[in-house]
Amino acid sequence: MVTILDIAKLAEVSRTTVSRVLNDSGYVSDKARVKVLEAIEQTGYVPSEQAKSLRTKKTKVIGVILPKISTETASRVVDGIDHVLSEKGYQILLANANLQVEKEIEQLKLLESRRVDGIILLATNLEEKLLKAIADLNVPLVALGQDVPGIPSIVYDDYRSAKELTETIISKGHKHIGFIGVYETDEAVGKVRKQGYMDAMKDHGLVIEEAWIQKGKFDIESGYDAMKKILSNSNHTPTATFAVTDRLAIGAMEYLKEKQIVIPDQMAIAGIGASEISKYVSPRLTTVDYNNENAGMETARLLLDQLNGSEEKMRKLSMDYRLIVRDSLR
Amino acid sequence: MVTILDIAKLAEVSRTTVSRVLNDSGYVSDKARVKVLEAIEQTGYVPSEQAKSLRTKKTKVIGVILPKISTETASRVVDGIDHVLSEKGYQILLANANLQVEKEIEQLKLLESRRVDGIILLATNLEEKLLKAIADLNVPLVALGQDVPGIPSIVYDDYRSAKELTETIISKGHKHIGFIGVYETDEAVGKVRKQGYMDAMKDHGLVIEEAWIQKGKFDIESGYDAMKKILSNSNHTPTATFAVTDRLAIGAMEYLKEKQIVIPDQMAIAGIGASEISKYVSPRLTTVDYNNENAGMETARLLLDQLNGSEEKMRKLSMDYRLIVRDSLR
DNA sequence: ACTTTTAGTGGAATCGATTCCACAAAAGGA
DNA sequence: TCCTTTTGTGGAATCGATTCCACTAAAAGT
Repeated sequence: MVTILDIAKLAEVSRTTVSRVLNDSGYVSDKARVKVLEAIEQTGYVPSEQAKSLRTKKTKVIGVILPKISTETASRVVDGIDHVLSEKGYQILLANANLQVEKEIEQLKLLESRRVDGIILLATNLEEKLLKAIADLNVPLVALGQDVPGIPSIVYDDYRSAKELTETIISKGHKHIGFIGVYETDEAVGKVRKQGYMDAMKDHGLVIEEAWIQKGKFDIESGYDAMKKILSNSNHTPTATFAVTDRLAIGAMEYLKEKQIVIPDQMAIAGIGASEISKYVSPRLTTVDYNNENAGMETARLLLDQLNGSEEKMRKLSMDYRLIVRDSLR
Repeated sequence: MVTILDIAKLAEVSRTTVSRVLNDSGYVSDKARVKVLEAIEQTGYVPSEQAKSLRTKKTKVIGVILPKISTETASRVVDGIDHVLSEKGYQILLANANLQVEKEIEQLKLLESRRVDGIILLATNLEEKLLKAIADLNVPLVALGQDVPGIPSIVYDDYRSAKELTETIISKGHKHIGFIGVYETDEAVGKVRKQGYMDAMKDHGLVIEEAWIQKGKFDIESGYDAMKKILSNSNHTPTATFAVTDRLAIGAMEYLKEKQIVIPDQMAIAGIGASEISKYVSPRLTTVDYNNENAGMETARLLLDQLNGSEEKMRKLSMDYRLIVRDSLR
């Protein structure tokens, strides 16, 4: 592979001069510039970013840690991140945590060893181990999705959206409302959204039957199982169910269809996420749009601000959301 | 940031020794090893992969060029790629071409400048410019999705799957079959799949009316428009329509539903891709599963073989597929 | 005509690792 | 006991760029 030295020799100048042409900095005569450019053209020389960053201490690479690669949310967020970063000449180094905290920590170390300029963490949990790993990291980091203490974070408005969605359901006249959630180690999705639901119910003086609240993982299957349990274990069957993700909602709908329970007449359904599916299932699913691309963009901007030092450390931002009421709720 | 020299001083040994501990290579006494390890522990030293790869000429990074980040296919493929690569200690540098050839070429250069060990290109077109850029690239590259001449490529079996799917439709008794395709600059999806459809029709002595064949982009909207045209422009309205992607099929279904045309009784529909939506629209969509994760894994393996020189250059591989016949076809 | 700027250039140090080589001490073999 | 291995170590070169600094020649100022 051809190096700057080869170019220097070919153009009969010093590497210094070549470097100056490359970065157009300092003085360089037209004659020298032309010779260098010709040499580059001729050899197809591509400067090594690698060597450059060793010297300059900037890699122009941002690490992005995802809980899982192949999810609609993740790819939307990455899309947004890329949109902002690529414009500023940054590239994205992908790191997959595969839903394991251990992996998450490992990836942090790995990204640090690669000397990325910054890290964006799509956070799903706040385990002590992870917080510690983040604390003794030497790379600027921002989190998306969970409020990580001491770290600039962007969060979705899980509480208000869950509460508002529940209230919307209530406003349609439902009094018995089921809830399909996830494990509470996920602070944002597991805990906060549930709290939104509970508080909305409480505010309207509605009591919740224990069997109405079911938990699952993040897959469609879990939604199916949860709905089954709700229906079989409740004394008073709910007339509506709020699932904390669209996938869970879809799963619930699957079960209802199987049992010939009419949506929304016998059971109304709502989810969160505005997944593409939500628009095409029938009936169309009522959901909340978190605008993930936008969140990704904001996160990237926050990180860039951090890198440029032009922002106070430790900013927190809560993203906006949008209720989308469709046929699955009436 | 602490360097190997700091560790050397702290442990009272030479950098050479520290390096030996790091890579456990060569001889190093227990005493020295312990001291080095202690120093590392104490300082939280993380070796610079960067400096390392400058010397070793290996970055352990693979560039992946996507036509678009936020698509189901792309994220599934990346998932597969990551699965194989991360196991071997490689990381993924994401490059978004945003459906532009220019960008694709630019990303090639960019990845080369970062000295990635290899590149995986999710190819969508075979423009001359691109082929040239690939030709004078100094990095091992494999392509997925299109057969790039002179380059190891993995392709889906677009021809056979399209033909077989069309034949399946025919076998259900349909004689008038519409087709929703995409622009033919996309060799695999645009041209080859169409050929599969045409050949199947021809083999069965079925003539195709011009208006039955419509083209669009890759979005749902296009499918909607295409179906509209098929219905309004045909002399003899088809009783089934084959769309080259699930999204186009979904769009077509949307139009049919709007017009109260019953699927599959009045119009059967089939797509390709086995997208998640296909399972949850109603009626459930007949489609072809290309198993993108698996394709991603195979592509990654092919690249690794290439890097290890253990494989002949220029291998071509055609992936398997699986027909999924669901309610939208009868 | 002499001093001060401005242009233009290259030598050499530097970034943080690896690795070749030389060398010394200890262990093993004759 | 002397010679050969084995073990252990560090100096110095290297990877491919940037950048500080010194230096010369030409241009500008007085």
